[in-house]
Amino acid sequence: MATETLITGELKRTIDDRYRLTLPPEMAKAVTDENGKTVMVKERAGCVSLWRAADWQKRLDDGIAIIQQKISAGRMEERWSEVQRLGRLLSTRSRDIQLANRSRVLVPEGFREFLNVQPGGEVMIVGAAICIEIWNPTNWLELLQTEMPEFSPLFKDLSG
Amino acid sequence: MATETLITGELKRTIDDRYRLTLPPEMAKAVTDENGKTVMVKERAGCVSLWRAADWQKRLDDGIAIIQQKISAGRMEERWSEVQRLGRLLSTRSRDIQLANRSRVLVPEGFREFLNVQPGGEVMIVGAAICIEIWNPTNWLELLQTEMPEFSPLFKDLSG
DNA sequence: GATCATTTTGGGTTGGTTACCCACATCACA
DNA sequence: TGTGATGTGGGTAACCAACCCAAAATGATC
Repeated sequence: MATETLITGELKRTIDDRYRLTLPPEMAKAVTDENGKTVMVKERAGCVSLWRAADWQKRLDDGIAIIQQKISAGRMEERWSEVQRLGRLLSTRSRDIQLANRSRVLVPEGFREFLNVQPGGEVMIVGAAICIEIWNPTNWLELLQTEMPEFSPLFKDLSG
Repeated sequence: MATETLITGELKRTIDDRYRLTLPPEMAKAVTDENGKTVMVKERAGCVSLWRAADWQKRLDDGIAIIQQKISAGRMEERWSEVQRLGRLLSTRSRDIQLANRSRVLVPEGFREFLNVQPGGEVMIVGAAICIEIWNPTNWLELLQTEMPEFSPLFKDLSG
């Protein structure tokens, strides 16, 4: 893994009329790999995340290789519909992007609806330890209200 | 199976006034077999898929073989009406098409209503590993929101 | 508090791509 | 053979993302 320190921080940003937003430089650096690549991922409605492309790809590649192997070995004949479903999700789930000027993100087509933001709208940018999340403010607030009570026990659990 | 790499990618396209849409060249190639044939299939309301004709035929044959096996094994005695229904569905389910110039697809009569698009309307084009799917945007967003959380378990299952 | 450095925002330009449009081919049917 | 509906081909204008740069805002330093 490439990042030594956990990514943290929470801030509000507005999305440009061209669907752009700027990240703080440290965050931008944290999600950019040595080739300058980043991946944007759909997490849940109202939330997308950013990862170093290399890290993200590594997580997937092994699994995909196995699946491809199984396909060519004829071991998926009974499970085409599941393969199809996975492929479908795989396609939408993530997209390679590149930060302009080392810090500006263009939210691509397809992620805009998922995030449910319009030009000029606001989003929350949240460090999530191993990645950065971009939240629709409404969904973020919801999450906060439901999950904040769980913070203390979770923190104790993970740090204990 | 003919494709070595899983088909992925997601993009939005508009249907032109004559019910045509343009595929990206790589996608077009991925669903065209050595004879230049493609098959369009009705998946579910709001979604049709495109296959290399050869692959689709093979899938169909395999499925039919299994059913015939069951029939001759006497395991369909109670289910004739279902078999009959299947036969009926098979005939409307798919249609041979051919990609025109500029890798353009003409959505044929009968598939238009199924997709529920009108000329000038938009669709999502989604790589689904072994085929390409064309979605009505509304249905697509719905599916996305409900099924995205299932990605991880499905991925683990198929790659395990 | 003034100056400088850094970050953020806004917008101009450009090149590649798409979608809109029209012209022609084909077919069915009168 | 004419007419209208449908499929096919391709030109072109409009759009958008990538790449700029400049102004504004913010923060740091003396």
